[in-house]
Parts: sequence; C-alpha cells; structure tokens
Amino acid sequence: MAEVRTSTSPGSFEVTEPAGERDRWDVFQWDAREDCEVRQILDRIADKWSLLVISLLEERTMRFNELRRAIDGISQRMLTVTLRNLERDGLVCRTVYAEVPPRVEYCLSPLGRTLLGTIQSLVRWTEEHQEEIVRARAEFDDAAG
Amino acid sequence: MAEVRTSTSPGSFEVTEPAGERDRWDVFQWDAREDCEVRQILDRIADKWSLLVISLLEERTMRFNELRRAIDGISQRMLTVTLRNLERDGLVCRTVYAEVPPRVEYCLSPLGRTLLGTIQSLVRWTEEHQEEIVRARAEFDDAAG
DNA sequence: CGGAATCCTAGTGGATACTG
DNA sequence: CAGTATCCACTAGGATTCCG
Repeated sequence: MAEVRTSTSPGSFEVTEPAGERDRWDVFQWDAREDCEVRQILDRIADKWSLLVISLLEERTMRFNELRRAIDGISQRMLTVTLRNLERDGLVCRTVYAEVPPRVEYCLSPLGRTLLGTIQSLVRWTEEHQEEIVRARAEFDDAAG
Repeated sequence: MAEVRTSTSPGSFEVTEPAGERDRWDVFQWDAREDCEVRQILDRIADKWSLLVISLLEERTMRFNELRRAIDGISQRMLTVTLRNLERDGLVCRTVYAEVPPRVEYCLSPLGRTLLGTIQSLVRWTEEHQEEIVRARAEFDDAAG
C-alpha cells in the first residue's frame, strides 16, 4: 500500500478530511502512487465519446452498430475502445447472446446510472450554450487579430 | 453559411425541436458544417485540465502560479493552453495588472459560473466512486487474465 | 454482426530554455 | 511573475483488412 500522505493537499483549501486512513484522493494532487487513479478516472469519464455513449444508454440497452450509427462520426475503433473501457470501469454492462449472427448489447450498470444525471447536464449545457461560446470565440479572435 | 439540415438526427430519439431555423446542434450529429462546433465545445469542457481549473476558480480569483501549484502535476504549458482556451470560450476572465512584477488574475465569467455546478458534481463523483472503479478494474482484469 | 489486428499520421503534451 | 518558443516522445485515433 502506498503510505498515507499527511495531506498537504495544495489544491483544496482546507477540505479537512480526517487525514487518517484514507484510501481516497482528491483530484488536485498527483504523485506516482497507484499511477494516479483519480486523475485517470476523471480523464476517462470526461471523455467526449464516453459522455455520448453513457448519455445514449440512458433510456435503453443498445447494440454495437446501433450505438455506432447513433454517434455520428465515431470510428468503429473508438467505439470499441470506449465501450471496453467503460465496461472495465464497471460503468457499462456487456451482454453477449449466443446467436448467429452474434448479438451484443450494452447497458448502463447501476454505478453508471449514478453518473447519468451529471453527464446529461454537461451535455445539455453544451448544447444550450453553444451559440454563446461561438460568439465569445469570434470576439476573442478578432480582438486579438 | 452551412445549409440547415433537415434534421435526420440519428442519435436523439425524436427530440422534436421545431426543425425550422435552428442554429443549434445536438452533440450526436456530425458533419463538416462549422467544423462541428458542438463537439469541439464538448471536448473542451470535458477536459481534465479545464475541469480542474474551473473547479478551483469557484471560490476566488487566482493567479497563474497559484493555479499551477494548486493543480499538482500540470505543466506550465498545459496550464497556459487551458487558460487561453477557457478565456477564448468566454468561460474565464483574465485580468492583467500593470505592475512590476506582473500580476495576472483569473476568475470565472458569468457564463463559466453556469457550468460550475455540473463540473463540480462530476469532480465529486469521481472522488467518491474511485474505489468502486478501481475494484471493478481489478475484477475485470483478472477475469480476462 | 461485432469485433481484433495492423498501420500510419496528426496532434497532445512534457521538458527545457528564453523573455518582458 | 507570467508567460512564449522550441524540440521531441508518445499516443490518440482514423483507415483498412481480416476473423468467429
């Protein structure tokens, strides 16, 4: 086990967690211990393709090619990789039916469901504020020449 | 201007927006028009460094090196790039004080503030569920050999 | 159908050094 | 202090081909 840091957590202003016996890390610290899992996880969840996949799986189970078609522009490789990672992280369940032709279905795990609200609000925010951002960009760009 | 698609949006199951006169796109479609802004924006917001920066700027304005120290492990280059992008997107405000030595402060814009809740819930989720995910990974990995 | 494997390129991002 | 600039390793990710 990595030794317990005496919590000089630089980022969070006195979050005051009882420094003893923590196996949990905040996203602002980084060192080599366990390959910095928290950051990895944040990176995985905050991934464009992951967000879209999870978002789509809200209402129902979907098949591979169904997801592929639903997410316009995703390559087969990236969908494969994304789904695999989400499955590994326990966010998505994969079910293979022993049929010919093969059928594979993906759905959200209970853990995945706990993320759903947040993710959808992120996606919704993006859709709702796109014009503002495009406008801000234009303004910034021509101010800077 | 890109012509308005007649909305064969494949991803969203009948979101039923009044197809006429929309300048807004959903994140599931993709084609060349305007370099696919929505996706770009989603990608920017759902970026590890962006999330951390915005999260930190919740309570107060911060200076460059202050942010640098707060986000353990971020390179100076990435902080520069991230801040620049966030500023360009109108999410963060940059204020330069004409002093020696120079002082530059960053804070959230009103638009940035509308994102804050969502982002923090994402960050919090990550911190809270890290053990579960680490466990899921271990399980997956040794099931697969 | 649902992938896995290979190849290959554009971009990400760290390290380092220099500047106003 | 708050950057910019350069170099460079690494990898993300598209295109293509093959497989059970």
